[in-house]
Amino acid sequence: MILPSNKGIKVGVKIKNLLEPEPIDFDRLKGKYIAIDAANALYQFLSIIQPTTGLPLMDSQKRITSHLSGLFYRTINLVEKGIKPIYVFDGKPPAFKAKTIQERKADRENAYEQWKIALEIGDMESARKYGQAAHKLTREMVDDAKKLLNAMGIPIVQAPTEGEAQAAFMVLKKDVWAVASQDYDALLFGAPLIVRNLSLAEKRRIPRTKQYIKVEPELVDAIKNLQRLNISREQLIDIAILVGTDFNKGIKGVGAKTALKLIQKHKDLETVIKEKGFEFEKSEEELWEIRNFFLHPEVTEEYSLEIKKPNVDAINTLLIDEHQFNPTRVEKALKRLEKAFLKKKQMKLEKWF
DNA sequence: CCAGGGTA
DNA sequence: TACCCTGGG
Repeated sequence: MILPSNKGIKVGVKIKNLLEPEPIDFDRLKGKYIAIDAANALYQFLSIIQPTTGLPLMDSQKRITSHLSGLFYRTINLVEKGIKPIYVFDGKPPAFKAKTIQERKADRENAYEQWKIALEIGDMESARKYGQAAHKLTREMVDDAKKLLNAMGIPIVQAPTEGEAQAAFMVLKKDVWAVASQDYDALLFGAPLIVRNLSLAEKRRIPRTKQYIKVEPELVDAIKNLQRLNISREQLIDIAILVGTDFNKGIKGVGAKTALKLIQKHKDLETVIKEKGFEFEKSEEELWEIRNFFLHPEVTEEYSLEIKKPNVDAINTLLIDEHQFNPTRVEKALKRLEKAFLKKKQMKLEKWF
């Protein structure tokens, strides 16, 4: 029952239909640095870790902790598998993202109102749905996430603008092997490889049902996909602008497949616009600015990928004292983290002899 | 999402 | 051991 639309939070460019991911085994990720899109991961935890009514996990002061729980346990799982995670955080969004940000805020607030209504009338199905769309990653939540990762000894990188742009740059520079994100925006920023579904849980429950689907890690290889589609990265960006990106609304009725055909036929966005008479909400000047942003985003080379010894006291203070995590669980998880850290150190030493 | 306990 | 279910904060 009730209304539609819980779109809005972190959508990403809708070019999924064009891409052919390949399954990837965790063994292939062993020993590799992976730049994780932090915002993407944290939003995922927020929307998925909701025990009952669409309410996330919270501490005694009603501060949200779902993101910390997800981040803590998943990161340890990854490290235990020999993966070297680097979390890349968003910086300041470009000016031309303002409208999108504003619209998403409105969507969120609408979802929040619907969530309250659903709770009042006891419609838990809707409550869950709107609860997922209502959540926002606050400054405080991001700061806590950074604090936790620092205490765990996991490197974090602060992007000047979009995290996915920074992560893509790090892959291009060969400092890391791939970007981990559920969206494909990193492809537009030039990432050669994207890993999706980077979680140990191989099964995910379909929301509001008791059914499970298999969710396995998968790899999207940019070069292979572009070759198969017979287009360049520049042309993929033009396709993205046609269907809509985080920075602009696409053309109504033009999906990924149509956009691909148009770009294959006419070669570039300028010609497509001219031939089809398309009208965007944004001026053409702004569209070129967006295209240029995908091609040449601001990035930084100032980051360290050093994995440090976990600071048990700092983690305990944050998770147990401040946010009421279960001490036994935290202790168990920390033992695993420390063990994985020592193992990695040992392997490094062995390389010398 | 993940941890951990119950079940066959 | 594999699968299922509940609770986590």
